[in-house]
Amino acid sequence: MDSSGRPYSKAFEILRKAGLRPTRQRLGLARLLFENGDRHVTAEQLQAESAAASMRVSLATIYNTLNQFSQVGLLREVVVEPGRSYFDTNTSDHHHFFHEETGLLQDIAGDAISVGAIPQPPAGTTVERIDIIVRVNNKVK
Amino acid sequence: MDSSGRPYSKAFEILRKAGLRPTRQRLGLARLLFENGDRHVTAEQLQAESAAASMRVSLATIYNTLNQFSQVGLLREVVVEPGRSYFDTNTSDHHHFFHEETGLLQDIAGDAISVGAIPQPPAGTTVERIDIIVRVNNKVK
DNA sequence: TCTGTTTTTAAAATCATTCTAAACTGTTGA
DNA sequence: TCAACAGTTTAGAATGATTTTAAAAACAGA
Repeated sequence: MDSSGRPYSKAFEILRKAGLRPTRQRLGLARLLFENGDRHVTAEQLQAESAAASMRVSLATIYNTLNQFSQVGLLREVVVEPGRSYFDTNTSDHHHFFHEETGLLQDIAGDAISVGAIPQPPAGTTVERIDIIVRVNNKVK
Repeated sequence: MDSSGRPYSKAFEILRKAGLRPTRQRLGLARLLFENGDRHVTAEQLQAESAAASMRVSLATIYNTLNQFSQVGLLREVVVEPGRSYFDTNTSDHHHFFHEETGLLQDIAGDAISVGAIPQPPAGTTVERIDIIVRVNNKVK
């Protein structure tokens, strides 16, 4: 971690490596996203956070940025509910618990679930990735 | 299979067992859904099909029916893309290939993927189900 | 058949997300 | 340093899937 005094240097580096212009709003959002460990955020949550940090960023830019970050591999979009997108700052191989009542998403380390035999993908296709979502709730069995 | 002449008897039975009133539109939709093997449909697709079969069913009823059927376990909702819901007539334990370019969803038999060690669910929660989505595309590796 | 409850419906409303076109900012080269 | 252009941000409108509304229609039991 190299945040040697200059608060935006880490975010700046991340953007530079990704080939994205270091604009004011991208730098600010990158800080929120990547300087607090692994996170799962929706666009609305990120907007609330940036407002709380008194950054002026439009919702359109939040969406643009989340999508761009996903495209360059800085984020991973996790689809658990119709009509709401989560973005995960952990892009390494791993899976999720999804708490249906609260909407909470939790990482499961890649090696904590072992997927055995993966069947042959349909002809002409390549496996892009495997998503495993373990849906949990508070019901008594 | 007991479709002894009376075309709606199977659909009627399904609704009766589920405790849902056998209305004209529920019977018609149940026929479309359950008398053609395993299927994955969206609300719009089902609407198009019912129109093609010259049934008069509003889109609101299609949505109501798909949700009710899911609640009573006749259908399983599969979430693969933000902003579009698929309903699967196969409610047994199984998983899916999802073809990102075409939106095509294909079943993977439950025993064709072996999930090894499932980690302990978070305290106070029970595993509701495990969804595995194998995302495939046409890209050359 | 009558009556009360459920269901269906068209239309409006909602919600997350994307688009638009104009204003603004970052970068490059003179 | 500054002009000039491409890339970015923005407010607001637009979109698209889904849900809600409130009223009309259909179903079930007596």
